[in-house]
Amino acid sequence: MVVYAGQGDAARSMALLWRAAGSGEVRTGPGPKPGLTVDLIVDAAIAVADEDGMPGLSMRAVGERLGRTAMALYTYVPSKSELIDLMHDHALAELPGDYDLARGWRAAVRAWAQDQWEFYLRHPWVLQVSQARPVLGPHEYDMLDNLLRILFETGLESKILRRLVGTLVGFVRGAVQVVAESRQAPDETGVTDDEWWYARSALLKEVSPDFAERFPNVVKLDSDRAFEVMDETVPYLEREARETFASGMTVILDGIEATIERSIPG
Amino acid sequence: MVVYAGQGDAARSMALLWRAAGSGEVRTGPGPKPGLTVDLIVDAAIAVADEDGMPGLSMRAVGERLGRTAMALYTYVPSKSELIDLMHDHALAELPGDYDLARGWRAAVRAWAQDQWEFYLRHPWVLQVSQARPVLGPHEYDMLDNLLRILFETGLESKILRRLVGTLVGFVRGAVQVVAESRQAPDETGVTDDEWWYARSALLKEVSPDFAERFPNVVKLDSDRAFEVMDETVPYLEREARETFASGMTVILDGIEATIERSIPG
DNA sequence: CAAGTTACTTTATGCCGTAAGGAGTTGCAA
DNA sequence: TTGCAACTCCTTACGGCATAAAGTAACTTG
Repeated sequence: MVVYAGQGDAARSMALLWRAAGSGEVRTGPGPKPGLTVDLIVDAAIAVADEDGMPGLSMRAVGERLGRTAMALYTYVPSKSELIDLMHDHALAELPGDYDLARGWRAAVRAWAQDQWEFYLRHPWVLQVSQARPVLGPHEYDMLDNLLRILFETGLESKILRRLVGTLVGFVRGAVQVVAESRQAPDETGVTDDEWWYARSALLKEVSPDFAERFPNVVKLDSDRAFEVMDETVPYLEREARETFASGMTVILDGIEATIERSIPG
Repeated sequence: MVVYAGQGDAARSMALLWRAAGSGEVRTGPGPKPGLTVDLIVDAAIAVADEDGMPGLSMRAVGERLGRTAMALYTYVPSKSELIDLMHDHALAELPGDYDLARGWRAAVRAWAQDQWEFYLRHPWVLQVSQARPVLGPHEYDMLDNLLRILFETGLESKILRRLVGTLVGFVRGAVQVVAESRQAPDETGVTDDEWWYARSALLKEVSPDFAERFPNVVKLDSDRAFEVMDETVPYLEREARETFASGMTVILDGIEATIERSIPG
């Protein structure tokens, strides 16, 4: 299920997102000294999500990691939904921003995509945060600004660039999702990829004896694979996805080049 | 959160997926006549998911729609997870398969992508079913076989085709996800897109006075938009996503063409 | 030192998937 | 015809979830 951003009080949410990290958290009034900070909670929540995935991210789990109950967090954060916004933007801060344009936009876009790929594998739960309602945090804008700086080098007009951003982000997310999910799956289901594929493919023959006649093109594709050299150090699915990503990037970059040539003829 | 397929008994799961629909459901032994069928339950579950999205899909809700309790469903279906597998494959049966190759693979891929787009918008919850562990149902293979039939027309070798399938599926899913989520968001959060954007963009100025200096490329992109003609009959975000999809497809098709020319020089 | 403010806890509500066990219905063998 | 086994469907219960409401204790200020 997709998690939606910022359902709560928009003002409070934006204030939390854009607060200068670490500052403005000094308190003076009466009452007991706060034992936690928003940053502490966000860090703990990210640690929980990195380890146990989005399904493991409960207010109880985050509280427990900090030696508190779930309810204690509500002093600092309006709701779980807002906490996820903060986690998302905080994680995005990891992404580098200094892409070298000296070797052209093609190399820079490749580097950007590679960094995205690695980022999503470090924090797979980010893929579960909906893109329809962007968090609008500072680091999300950083990422967008960095990509745009590269893309303006193509000389294409803004209207086209805006779509290109969507295409690139969508493609990277789609490609990495397969790997992220296949890594998460064993933990969350208790079945390894190997066990799963073995059980399924054996059953497939039993349950569908006319497979070859019914799906001739699938069979044609599969039969060619038998002759490929198998490197089993990296699981098949993951290697396949990695290659899909690499060649998909080439396809897209070639497509962008074609767009440029079309828009600036000669 | 992503839902994983087939955690339960693989044999039972595959048997349910590949059972000839409507047949083999006649019972003879002792015991009361079954009041439901697997098909009835799957249809009801799809109806619930179409209306209320994945978060609204509970065993209680599906049972209620059929005038039963949640537990009654467990007579027919091993678990919610298996039910989702069945829903997924059953929904995929809607997709057409007779793509005309007379006008070339380019037009056929475009038609395929368009059908996928519409399918996902009819059943947005399908986007929440993990791709890492395919359901391996008959209609999933139908879809794959149909796409492969088109792609074999390119004359590219199997290894490349397999990656192309991943690229295309990933791209379509990524692109449509934005629209699907933006349509679901108002129902699930109680806030319309307009309200949401208005509140956020107003706050953005307040909370980040140095926006223009900090994100020059974002501002450059946005300023060009002011001169575009606004057609407000279709919400901005959705129209933008639609255009991103269309131009992304062109980019990918051009990229495939470049791959073909490179592999068959001259 | 009392009052007010705040951090944090306990308790409770209403969701969820599903395990366990019981009630009622039916077909078949004795 | 009777009794049993098989079967559908129900009620109840458990442990999980987010979070509302209310209570407790720590602290500053008057």
